[in-house]
Amino acid sequence: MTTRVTSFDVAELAGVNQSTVSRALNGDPSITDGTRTRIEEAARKLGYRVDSRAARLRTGLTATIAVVVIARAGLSVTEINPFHYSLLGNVCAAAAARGYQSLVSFQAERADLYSDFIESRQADAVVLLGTSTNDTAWEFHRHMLGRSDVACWGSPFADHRRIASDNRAGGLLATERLIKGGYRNIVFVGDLDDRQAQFRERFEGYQDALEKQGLGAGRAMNSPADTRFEQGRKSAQALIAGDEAFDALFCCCDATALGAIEELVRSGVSVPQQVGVVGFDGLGSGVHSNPPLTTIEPDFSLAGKMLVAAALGEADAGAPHRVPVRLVERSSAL
Amino acid sequence: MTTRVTSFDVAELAGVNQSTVSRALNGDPSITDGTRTRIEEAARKLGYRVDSRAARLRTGLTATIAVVVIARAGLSVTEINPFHYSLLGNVCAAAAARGYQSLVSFQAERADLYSDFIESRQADAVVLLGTSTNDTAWEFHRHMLGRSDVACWGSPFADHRRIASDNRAGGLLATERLIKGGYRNIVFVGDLDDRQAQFRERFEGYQDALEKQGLGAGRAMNSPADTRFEQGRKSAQALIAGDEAFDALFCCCDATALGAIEELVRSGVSVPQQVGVVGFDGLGSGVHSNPPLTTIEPDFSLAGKMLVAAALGEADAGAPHRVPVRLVERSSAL
DNA sequence: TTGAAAGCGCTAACAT
DNA sequence: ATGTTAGCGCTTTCAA
Repeated sequence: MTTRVTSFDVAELAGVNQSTVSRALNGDPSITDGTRTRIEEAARKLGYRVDSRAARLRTGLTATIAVVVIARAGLSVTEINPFHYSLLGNVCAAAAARGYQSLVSFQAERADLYSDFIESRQADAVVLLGTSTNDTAWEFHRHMLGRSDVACWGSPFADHRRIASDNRAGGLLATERLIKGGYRNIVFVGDLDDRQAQFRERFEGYQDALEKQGLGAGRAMNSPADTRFEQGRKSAQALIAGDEAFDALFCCCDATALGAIEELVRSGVSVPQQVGVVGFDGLGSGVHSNPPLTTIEPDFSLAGKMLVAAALGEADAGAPHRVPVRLVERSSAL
Repeated sequence: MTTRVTSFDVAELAGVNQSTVSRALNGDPSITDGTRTRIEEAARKLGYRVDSRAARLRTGLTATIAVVVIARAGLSVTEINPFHYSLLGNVCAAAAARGYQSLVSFQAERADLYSDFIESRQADAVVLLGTSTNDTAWEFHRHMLGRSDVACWGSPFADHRRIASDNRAGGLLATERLIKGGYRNIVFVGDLDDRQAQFRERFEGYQDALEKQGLGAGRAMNSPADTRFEQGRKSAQALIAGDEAFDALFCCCDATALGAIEELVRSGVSVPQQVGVVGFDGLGSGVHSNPPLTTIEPDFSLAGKMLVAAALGEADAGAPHRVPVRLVERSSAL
């Protein structure tokens, strides 16, 4: 058991005071090149590294951002939406680019819930993201949502700022794409309840597009189910069985679109020839579906940067909270 | 700017010594119920939280595991293999279950590379995982790979312990499944070079199965490409154009299998009727492919636990390093 | 330009 | 059962 190497050891070897070691290693300009070199050499020789706990205790900083991923209760982390994994990765990347480390936790069950990162000096800021459907988790974190050192994506609450895709623009883009493909009877598939602001916004964009073209007010179809995929499947089933004609679906998210496509194809409805489908999210799964899914994708990299900036308190009132989206052409729409 | 609340403030309000506050809040049994209650109340009233930096400096612990995800150079974190995201999530979950936090970093470019987590007292252990294809990154981390406080998944090096799927058993399972489906002319698709020990092991399992049935030594097909998906596509193309007959493919990973399926179907070869395909990994994308991909999937949850246990130095020589796999029946094999 | 000394907020050894 | 005291290893005044 060799005792740990401290700045005192380095100081002794270099023949200077311990505080000089600290200064030299932190790039203090008042240190002579000669002594700095001597100190660096001694440090290297001894394998010395600054103890981040001690340094941070003294400076009061943590240089880390806590990233909380909210998952569905009862599901394993393996089943987390790839969309949220992608968001997580981009938040970590954006944090790293700004010199912050990322303390990541996945929270689903009541026992996982924890939000004291800032108070216990484990992080300077918190980014919350994940499924809107875990009421318990969001309720637990609700008290933090207004704070200037907290940013979030996916909160079901409306009384605070959320970073999110530009859902309305995306809905418009998707619907205009379908109209351009010759479809005229476009149905929105998804739930429009209060907790799903994102879907409501996408629906509004859909309505904007219909209105522009004088195609009426549109209609929304939803068959609740345990998963978004099942939601899409059941909705398509209901539409096929129903009386009203339709020739295209704009789905609230990719998982729903994938379910809808599967059901349409299974029922002998050809996509995109008879019915066009556009999704929303940009999931990798859509690349390999049959047919590959045309969809709306947010700028993930920018999303990560915006979340980090907002968590670091840089999001003043005028800062944008909407992440730009783009149309990803694959082949589920003519 | 109100000054921060310390244990001294709590002690004063509760009328006890500061050290008593520390003991009470850490569950020291020698503290009377009465004083503990008084202290807890005072702490709550003042909104006091233990400063983890100070506590850890004193105890010498960090209670955190550093998780490094190695990505392909030049790719964004959005393009990271979902398999690695799943592994990441399960490592974090396993760490949390053992009282450890997870400090996550994504490393792809040279500028991202960093491995001093333990030396700088930011973590007690390191878990490395990610693509084997980033030579620079693995080379950078190579010096750590033998250590008892480091565990890894995906290293291209053979001279240290790696936690991995039970690839050989998986190869056997996949091939036996194809044989059971009536296929007799099964080709392995994937690269067998030295950096891809996992693929070689899968190939060996494939050979085990063929041998058991007296189906010869088998053959491997590979067309190098930038992505695994393209690798599968080009390999299928080459096979179709080639002289030798084949009626099934066991692909080294799901992405390759997905590419192969796409190319087969595009060429008018029906899957699974004319050619059966089995992959390896359990990617979510395989659920929505056409046809859905039958594949081999490791026990992700156990993988996370094993990686954490190994990083915490619990992996003695006798501990298993192979994560059990199971066959996921979908419909790319008869 | 460098040294001396204080102290970040806590836990733990030592008293009582 | 609780108080006293000494550090954990660093950064940062304050001196010189």
